[in-house]
Amino acid sequence: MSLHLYDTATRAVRPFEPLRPGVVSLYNCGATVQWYPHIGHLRGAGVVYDVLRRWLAHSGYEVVHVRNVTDIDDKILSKAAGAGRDWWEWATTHERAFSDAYDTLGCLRPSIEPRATGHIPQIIGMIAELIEAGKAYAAAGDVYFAVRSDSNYGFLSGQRLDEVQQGESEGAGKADFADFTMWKAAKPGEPFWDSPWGPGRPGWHIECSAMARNYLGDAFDIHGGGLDLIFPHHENEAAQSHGVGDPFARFWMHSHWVTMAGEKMSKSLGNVLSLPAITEHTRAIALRYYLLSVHYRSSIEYSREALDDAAKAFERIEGFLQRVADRVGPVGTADLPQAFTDAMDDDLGVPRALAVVHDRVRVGNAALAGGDHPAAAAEAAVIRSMLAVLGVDPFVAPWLDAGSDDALHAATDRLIARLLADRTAARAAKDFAAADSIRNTLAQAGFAIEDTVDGPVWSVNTPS
RNA sequence: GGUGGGAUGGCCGAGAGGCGAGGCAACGGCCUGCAAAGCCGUGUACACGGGUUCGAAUCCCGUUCCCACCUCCA
Repeated sequence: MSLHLYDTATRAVRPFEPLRPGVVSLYNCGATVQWYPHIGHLRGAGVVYDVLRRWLAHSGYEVVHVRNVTDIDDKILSKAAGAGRDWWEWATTHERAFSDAYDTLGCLRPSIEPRATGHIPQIIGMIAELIEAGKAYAAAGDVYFAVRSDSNYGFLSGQRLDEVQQGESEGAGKADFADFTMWKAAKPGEPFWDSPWGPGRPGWHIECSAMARNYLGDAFDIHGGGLDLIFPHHENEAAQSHGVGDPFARFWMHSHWVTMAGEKMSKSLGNVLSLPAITEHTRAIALRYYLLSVHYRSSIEYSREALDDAAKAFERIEGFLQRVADRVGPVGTADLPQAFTDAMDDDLGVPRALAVVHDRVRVGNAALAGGDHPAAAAEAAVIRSMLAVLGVDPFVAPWLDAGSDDALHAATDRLIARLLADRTAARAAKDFAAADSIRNTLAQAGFAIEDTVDGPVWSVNTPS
């Protein structure tokens, strides 16, 4: 089977082929950098699309991956003001927090991470085009998109205008409650850019339309984001882009949430979990594995117990790889098993793919326990390759311990080898008290000893 | 009110008409001087009520409960 992806617009899984052979253009909505990220953001805007991007790359495509940064909006302005900081400093601070968090979770940097404020000319140009086309109108320094000018409005979300709940319509000049702002007139003291309609700043939806077009062209392959963006954000983006004649996205992907106590994790509900709050007790690679263990279109109900279980499951895999590395030699890479590929091609069936990984770990462990080094090495290579494509290869940055001191390592190796030799001698002499004493001493210092068919092996206890 | 998505064994979580994904936990066994790790084995799960079918967790009808979006939201 070839790659199939679920498309929100058609509500079906369908075969994926890129517009241009060999190249996939992917746009996924990033954060509004008003505050620090929580793990819901990191899954929904980060890990999910990182896996997609890695799988596309593995499938032989060159991927142009754009993830935007919304660095100007009401909340950034109000929070910065509340903290007595400049809005741009506030935005930059939190943009960096997001970048660091994505890095920590092993997400590859997107090809381009455009900021809204860096694309004001493109935004203004697109708004002007929409006015020209009769799809938008200016009123009192604001510019609105005329939603009823788009006969196809609702194609993505299924929302029908006559059924939509009418919220408080802010903006005095609005001709229709459903119309939304593309350009906001600056209030006194607010940052602004000059425009044909007066000083102001862009609305949220137009940023993405303009930046996607700028970097990916008027038609591109995949547009992604979190479920909550379907309406109104993505519906509105599409309406704007269609309004200037752009075909826009061909596939719409939406990631589900991380929940706590059954409810969506969100800052407004106050049930957020930050990355540092987790990494103080669980390694980032284990967290990524946990985030991966549920299909991207299902919600993850966060619990410490589930996270710990996932961490143990990952340690089973990692433990095998580490034993092979310690006893057989460096772990290589290999072709992916068909079952794994089939699972991934079926709308990124990562949980099924992980089942394949575990099946292979069982085979590999049996080989290692039987002393069959070549078979164990072969399994390890396959397993490592599967992990790599999911971004959880433990032998690769950023998961590797950095800054280790080689000389210290060598000395440690010699010391422990000496102690283990003593222990082996004691065991041969059936002096188990002495043997256990050595093992206990090492255990207390944080070294775990295992007796294997290949002799005693030590490792450092890694807290997870 | 509109739109969309869910309820799977002790727990997490795949699957989507017939051969019990996988992990965690538990229990038994093997291996071990004892461990650890690993391997083998043990579970008749699919919200509820009807129906279709030779056969349903999977399809149909109805019911209950949960979540999300329609306001900023990954």
